[in-house]
Amino acid sequence: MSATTEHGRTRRRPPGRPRGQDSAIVRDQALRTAVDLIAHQGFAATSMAQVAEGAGISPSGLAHHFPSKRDLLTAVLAHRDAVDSDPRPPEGSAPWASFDHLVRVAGLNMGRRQIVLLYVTVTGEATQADHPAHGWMVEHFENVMQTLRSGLIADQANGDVREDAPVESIARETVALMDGLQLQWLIDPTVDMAAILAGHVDRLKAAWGTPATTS
Amino acid sequence: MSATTEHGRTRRRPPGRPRGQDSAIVRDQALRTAVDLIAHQGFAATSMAQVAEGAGISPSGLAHHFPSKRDLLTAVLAHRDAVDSDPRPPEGSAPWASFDHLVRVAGLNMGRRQIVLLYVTVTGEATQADHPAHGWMVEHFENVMQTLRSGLIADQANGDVREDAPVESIARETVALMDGLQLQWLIDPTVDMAAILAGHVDRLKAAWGTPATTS
DNA sequence: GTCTATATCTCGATAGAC
DNA sequence: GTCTATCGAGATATAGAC
Repeated sequence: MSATTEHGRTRRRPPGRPRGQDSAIVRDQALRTAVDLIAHQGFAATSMAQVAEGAGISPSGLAHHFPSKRDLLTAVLAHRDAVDSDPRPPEGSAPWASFDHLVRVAGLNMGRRQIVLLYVTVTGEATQADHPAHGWMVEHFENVMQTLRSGLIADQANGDVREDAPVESIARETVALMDGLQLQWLIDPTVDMAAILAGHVDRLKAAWGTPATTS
Repeated sequence: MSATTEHGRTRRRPPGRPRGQDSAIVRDQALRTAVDLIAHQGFAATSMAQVAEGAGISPSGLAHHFPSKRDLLTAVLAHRDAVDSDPRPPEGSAPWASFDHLVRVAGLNMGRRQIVLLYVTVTGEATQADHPAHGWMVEHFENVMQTLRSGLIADQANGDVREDAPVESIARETVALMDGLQLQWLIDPTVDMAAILAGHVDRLKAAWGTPATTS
């Protein structure tokens, strides 16, 4: 209220925006820096000052784009999900499609250490309910589990997977295997995540696939 | 040298130690507090002041027992290893003994959330080479892997496991599965780690056990 | 929209009294 | 062996200049 500005504000919107970088670029650079630092040090050990320095701006400049550290984490996780959402297998495709897809993702991940590092680091500290990334973590697992579950159930409906296959356990252990492999791969890059996961999926097919469609 | 105390030091070793708590008790209490806090918050997010407060002493009192934060972490990890070293399976026992043992440990772990929490939290942040617990983590995986490897090789020598079984991959994926299951169990206690791991081991036996000894 | 400056707090570690 | 006192560094966050 009381917008009685005495002299009519001569400087109103400089036309053309000379070389402003538009703030979207600066924000993106800060985000990339945050991804890198949180991946390597974890969320708790990463400071806003470090991110600001890495992005080439001041802590206050960073605070303009991300008012709190938690806001920054939220953006980082959203970024990860966007990158990680690989070409999804088409609906109603071959049997075990969602499992084969996971093997493919494991192979991709062996070429992008930072994404794996970020995932392992954040999930390791977000198991507690009061961690700022806990909600994201729960949702992430629910999404992955649902994908595998529904894939298996569809395969059962098509007669490609035995009806007595323990859908929940199979999905659960496959997700667990992939997570554990990432942990080991980080400290020993010679671990072939894709090959080991592929072997596991092959064994699943042999155990629960119907004889007609087992390759 | 030069033990020329002027007046013969009347107070020399009070007999009986009235109620000193002997420092070992205080140290142990601080250690337990540290285990709990690091398990829940991670090492980076846990402060010496928090540990001191939880143990009922001042930060300086804590510093007497653990001069640096890293010393505290070392003691915490040693404590975990001591607790986690469960009844080892006797040498030269039944086939797949080391794998069955792992299933048993998984069942035990479902009754001690704190140990699992500590393990997952620390391994999550110790993947980087410069983390104070990185050396411990590498050694831990090497120990577990070696146990499973040597168990499988002994089984092969006894004719209980097929000669063409991929020892390294089998050991690797079993460890990975157990680690991943702990992560999921922490955010969803209904996950039956022991049952899923047992199903995995059964499938391993069916795939790589020799026909004669496959149950 | 980014800056300088500051407020308020907590960190790990050390020195010295008792 | 535990305390009080204090150090220097670095944390998040806010206020206001330009």
